[in-house]
Amino acid sequence: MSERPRRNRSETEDRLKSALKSVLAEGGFGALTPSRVAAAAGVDKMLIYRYFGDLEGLTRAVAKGPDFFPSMEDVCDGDVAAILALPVPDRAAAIAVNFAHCLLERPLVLELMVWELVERNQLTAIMETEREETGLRIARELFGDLADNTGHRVNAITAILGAAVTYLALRQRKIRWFNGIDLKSDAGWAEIEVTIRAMTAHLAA
Amino acid sequence: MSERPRRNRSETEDRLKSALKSVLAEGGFGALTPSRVAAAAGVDKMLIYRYFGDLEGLTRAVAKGPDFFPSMEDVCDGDVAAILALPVPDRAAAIAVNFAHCLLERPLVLELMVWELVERNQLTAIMETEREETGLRIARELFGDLADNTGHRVNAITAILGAAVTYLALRQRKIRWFNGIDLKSDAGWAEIEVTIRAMTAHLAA
DNA sequence: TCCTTTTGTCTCCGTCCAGAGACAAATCAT
DNA sequence: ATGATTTGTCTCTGGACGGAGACAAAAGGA
Repeated sequence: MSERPRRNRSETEDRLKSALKSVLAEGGFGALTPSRVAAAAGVDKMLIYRYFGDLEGLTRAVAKGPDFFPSMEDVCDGDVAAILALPVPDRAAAIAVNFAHCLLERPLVLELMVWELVERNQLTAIMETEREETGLRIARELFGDLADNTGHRVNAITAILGAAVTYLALRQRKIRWFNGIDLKSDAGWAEIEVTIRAMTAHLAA
Repeated sequence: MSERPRRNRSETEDRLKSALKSVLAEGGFGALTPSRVAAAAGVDKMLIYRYFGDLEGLTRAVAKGPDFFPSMEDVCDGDVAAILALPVPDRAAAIAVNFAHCLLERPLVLELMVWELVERNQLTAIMETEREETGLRIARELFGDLADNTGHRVNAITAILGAAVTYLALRQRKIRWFNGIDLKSDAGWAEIEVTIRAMTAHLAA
């Protein structure tokens, strides 16, 4: 009974975009084929080529959407000043844990981050530079006040914590336990938080 | 002119195994198909099914080979006692860095570890339990002397360091830089080592 | 020698895929 | 109303794939 217009390019594009998301969410990037996305959208696959060039163009259009990747504000849980007011260990731990939560609630981002580990293409190249910039910005703006002797290690510290959190977030999608830690439980992540705080405790400015 | 016997099951099995390795090394697990492996072995693909059940059976046969995954001895660089003699921060840093080197020199293991992040099957399930056991064993045997108040965090500490090193090792296959660190250079890994040591410095027993 | 088992090849089938091109229907401009 | 453009569907080609099954050749036992 609905009176939707039957020819509407922008609506079709949206259908394709959200179809891509659901295909990606259900079957992973291994299931990401033009045929499947088009079928999920209830639309002919040729429209992918006509409107987005190819599947990668469609994927890029989805990933370029705002609020897709976690921003610095997300990592600060919305309040940059509050994070900056924390002492360095708490700050590092808070950022790491916020980052973890950002990832855990963005399954599509996790899917793309796994993809990034598997192959390199135009899409993952885009992600790569975007994330590199955000990471360095976090190190600069959120830890720029560190004393020089520790400051020159800020990149390495954020790299290690970021890498750890990223791997644990990627891993929990398929495997619950890592080294005795339950990655599917709040308790597991709380333990990680406490430990990060302990490991950064001596880095006080 | 060579006088090799033309019918030799065990040789054929070996050819298939090493063909699987080279296919995996060249094209990643996404390129791992019976057709390709058989072609690389110069053998008909039906022999995979006849001799190993299916491709997964062949993969399992390869992965079960000795010295495939890094053992605790590898992680200790051959001398467990020497590692145990180190103070805790140096010990943790040494193990983490040895573990990194073990991974970096085992591209096939890295490939399987990425696979593990992508999907779960019988093969990755085997890897999962094997690695979980090794990880816990390292925590127990190499850090069992820690005081209780830090000791109860040993799992979390080794999880964080192991996760960080793993992600960095996985990532450097496709992307050189992470957070300003050059993962393709010895200098980059040296910086990681120094930073791990700094981050564990206060955990002295 | 003959017969059985093992080892390996070859053909075939059904399925899925990317993508080109022709075509039809709706919308828009005039 | 009419012609052009946009939007969408359909068919087709060429190829890769997994895997079943028939077949051939060699090895080995009698």
